Formats: sequence, C-alpha cells, structure tokens
Amino acid sequence: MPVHNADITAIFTEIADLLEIQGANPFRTRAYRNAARILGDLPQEARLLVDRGDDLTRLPGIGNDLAGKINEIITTGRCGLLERLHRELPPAITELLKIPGLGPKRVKSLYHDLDVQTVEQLHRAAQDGRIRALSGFGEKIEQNILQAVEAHADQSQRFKLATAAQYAEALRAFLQAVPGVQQVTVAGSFRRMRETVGDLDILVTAKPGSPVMQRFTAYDEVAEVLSAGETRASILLKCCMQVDLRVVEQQSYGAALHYFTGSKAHNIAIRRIAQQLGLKVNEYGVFRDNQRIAGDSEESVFRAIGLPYIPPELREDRGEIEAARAWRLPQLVELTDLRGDLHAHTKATDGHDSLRDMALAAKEMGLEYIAITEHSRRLTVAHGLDPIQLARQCDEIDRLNAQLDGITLLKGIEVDILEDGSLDLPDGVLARLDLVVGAVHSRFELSRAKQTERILRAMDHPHFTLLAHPSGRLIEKREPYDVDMLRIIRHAGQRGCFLELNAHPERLDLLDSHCQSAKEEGVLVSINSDAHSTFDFSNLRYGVGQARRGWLEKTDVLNTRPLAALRKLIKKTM
DNA sequence: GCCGTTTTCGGCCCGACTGTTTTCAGTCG
Repeated sequence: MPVHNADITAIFTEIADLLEIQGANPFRTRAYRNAARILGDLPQEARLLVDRGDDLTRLPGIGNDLAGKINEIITTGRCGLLERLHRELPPAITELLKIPGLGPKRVKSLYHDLDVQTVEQLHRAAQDGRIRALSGFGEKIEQNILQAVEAHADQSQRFKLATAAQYAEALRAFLQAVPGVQQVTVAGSFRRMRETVGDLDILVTAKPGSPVMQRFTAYDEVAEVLSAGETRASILLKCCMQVDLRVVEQQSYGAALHYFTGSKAHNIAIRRIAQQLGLKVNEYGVFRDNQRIAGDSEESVFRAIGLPYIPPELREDRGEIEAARAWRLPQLVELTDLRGDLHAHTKATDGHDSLRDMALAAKEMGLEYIAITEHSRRLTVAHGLDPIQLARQCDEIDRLNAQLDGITLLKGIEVDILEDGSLDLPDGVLARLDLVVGAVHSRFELSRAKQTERILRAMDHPHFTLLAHPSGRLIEKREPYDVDMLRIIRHAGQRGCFLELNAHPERLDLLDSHCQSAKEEGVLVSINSDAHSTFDFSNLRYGVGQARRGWLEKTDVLNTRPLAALRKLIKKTM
C-alpha cells in the first residue's frame, strides 16, 4: 500500500496527542502538529517528492528529524516513535482528548490514577463518582464528562461553507438588531472561505452596556450555552453547530477581527514577527510596551508590523507571510472579475430552468456569456443528450442568441469521459460546439495509473476544452478519485486545455492547493457554477473564495476574459 | 522539534472562561 500524505498526517497527529499526554515539551508537540498541517496542505504526495530525491527539509517547519520520520513512514510504512509511544500508553487513550473539557493533563491523570484507558471506562468512572475525588477535578467536571460522553459530544462535525452561511446570516441579522451593537462580522474559517467550517466565530463591536451577550445566549436556536463571560461566549445551536461570540470596543475592531479570523498558525506567525520587532499583538491591538500603536483596522495591524494587508483567504501560514514580506502578494481574483460561466444545465437534462431563464439569470449576475453544457447520453440518470437532441439544442441556442441582448449563450456539452479515455459523443457532433467540457462520472475506483491515463487520453482529443470537477470529490461524502493531479495539470498545459474550479458548495473542486499548482504551470482555471437552476449562479462566490484560497489572480482565471478573448482561447486549431 | 538581520542555544503567541482553588491550572480558541 502506498503511503499517502493523509497517513503521515494521522501518524504525526497521534504522536502529538500521545506526547502531550506524556507531558512532553509543548513546542515539540507543536512541531508534530505543524508538520501534520503542512503535509495535509501539500499539493503533491510526499512520497513522490521523496522518489524524486527532493529535500523535505526545504518545507518550512520540517527539519532533519521530521524529514527522517517522513522518509521512514514512506519507505517502511511504520514509525518507530509511534510504536514506542504505543508501548508506553494504551492505544485508545487519544479518544479521550476529544471529550470537551478533557485535555492532556486531565487525561494523563485519569489514566494514572484511575487506569481509565477508553471512553467506556471513562463513562463508568464518571457514573461511579470516582472522578470527582481526583485532585484538580470536582463534581462539576465529572458531570460535564458524563454529559459529554452520553451526548457523544466527541464527534466534531464540520459544515459545508454554504450551509454555515445560512446560520451565519441569520445570526448576523439577529445580533445587528441588538441595541448598542455597531458592527457584526463573521470571522474564523468562514471568513477565510474554507470549504467546510467547524464553528462560527462572530465578532461584535458594541457600546458599553449593550445587552448583546444576554441576547446572544438567549437566541432561540440555542441548544446549550457552553460558556458566557464578559466579552466572550460560546453556544451550541440545535443543529449542533458551535458559535463563539467576541465583543470588543470599536478601537480594537481590526485587531480583534485579525485575531478571530485566524488561522491559528497564521496568527502565531504574525505574533512572532511582532515579537521580533519588540511589539505585542493581541485581540485589542498592537502594543509597544503598554502603548497601543494600532488595531482599529486590520490594515493598521499589518502596517504596524511592516506588512501589506493579507486577504483572509490566504491566512493559512502557507507562504503568505513570506510573500507579504517580499511585497509579492497576489492580487486575488474577485467575483466581479468574472465575465462568464462555462458550465450550466437546463431542463433539457437534469436542470430545472429553460435556456432563456438561465440566460437572463446569468445576465442578472452581471455575466456576459454562459456555456450550456448538458450531460451526454451515457449519463442516463441525468437524461444525457444524444447527438440529435444536442443538435436540436444547438439550433435553439442559435435562435435565442439572435434575440438576447447583453448575454451570449455558448454551445457546449459536459461529455462523459469513458473508461478508456474516449468521449461519449462522436467527433463530428463535438466539432459543432464552442467548447467541450469533459467529466468523469463513472468507474471512480480505477487505479491511479488507469484513472490518470484515462483523463490524459481524453485531453488528447482534438475538441477537448475543459476538465470538469477534476478530482470528483463530494465534500464529506465521496473521496476524490485517485489521480496524479500534477500530471493532469501539466498535460492540460501541453494540450492547451483548461481545468474547472467547480463552484458548487458540495464540490469546490479544484482543490485550493491544486489551483496553486495550475497557476505555477500556467494553466488557466475556469470558475464555473455547474448551475442546475437560475439560483445556482450565486454559488460562483464560493468558487471565487476557493480560487482566492488557491492564490489565483484575475489573469489566472479563464472566464475573466471578455467573450472575444475567451473565444480565441478555447478555439481548437486541430 | 524547529529555527536564526540579536541567537547553532534558547527561545518558541496571547488571552478568556471554568472550576478548582484561595491565587491558579487546565482548556480552548
């Protein structure tokens, strides 16, 4: 079995958990967590880097020791340190860390003093009232543990960005109406436009005496108030989403927003820079000694430590700080940069609206063109089109284009890429179209070599324009199929093809790290809605968010081109 | 365990809330 980055990430995370329980140097455990994060964000398998003889210590946060461990895991499939830790501690003990309120210190004490090794044993110990007697514990903590175990509160659920947006908007409006409240901003991973968010972090500025805290904890969707202080409170909504509220004065808005937006790794890096400058950054501002020198805006925070403004989507400690220091931050693409959308369906297949309605909705979004790309015949569940049906739709598009003003429909197809890499419609049919979007909708389980080869062959087709949802993953539902994405990206470059960033909230596919690879290889990405109804064009904002997380600029995105320029780019000469 | 325009050793972000304690440790973000 080849070792994937996710395997190494899991090993390093477990090592960090176990070391923490043992009471190891916290910075050592941080190094393992950091390494896990770095590997998780890598656009390529570490295995391939090692095969190529790349020096892993060139990755920030990976030194000789960790590079050696990565090597060991890749070549042997094992990790000596983890095996040693497994001999020293019971294997299931890291599960206890997932219980809210239990950290490494308390888990260690539960194990040493009560021999609690599993969640079941923890449950029994709490039921028997044995926990309250431990030093540092008490009746309240025992009750909390009991509740948490019985509520299965260890399952930390993540929500798709678009789902979180619904709860966020409702809460934002609710809080905005509270007397004395000035600004309400949803920060955290939501503001960084991560594809899923674990909780909502809301920042409020309010005049002194505003009842915002009381109102927040009394919000009618609250299932439980987890904590509530003067400036900070956490609630659990009935949908099981946790929401953290932070209230600060207006003068601290920027510093608090920066702090609350994260990511954690980014914040640590920023605060280190401040430290080196003899400054201190916290959620109230930037301080020299006890003198507040910045903090009313995020810009002022960055300026105070000598950096340009870093957009939230980049704040993952994935090179944005180095880029900022060198004044080489990208000018990220914006929603208003999009001129068109190259992937949309109508009720001719599995969409819900007519050609005309889709065109008008796109125009309403400020778009200049959209490509109609129905499924092809192989995809029977979606009523895919055969050559005759497609020809009929093309005629209809021609007629409609003659009537429409300010929006142009392009003739396309989302053609199935068959198992052998051929396309699901004959060349003569594809030749009439403005563009051909190819997609894998079957045989997801093929080996990496076969799946990659399948897609490369499809791109070799003279009419192939754009690869739809390149990884095939459905967030939290279906893993991506196993392909060598870097090879696909490079092949697209050689063949003059493009990659889609599918903006549907369930897909958000291309991954952000692969957007970066595409940019490096000079392959343009098309941010497409994959709209199945007139409402779906609004999903483009999530695609843009993902593109921004992938460092894409306006020029890196195919459909920022005006129609005439786009036509030149997608026109196949062969 | 990592890292270096003060450093190859000695640092490593910072603060709020809870519950256990009488001044703070543990957890969390």
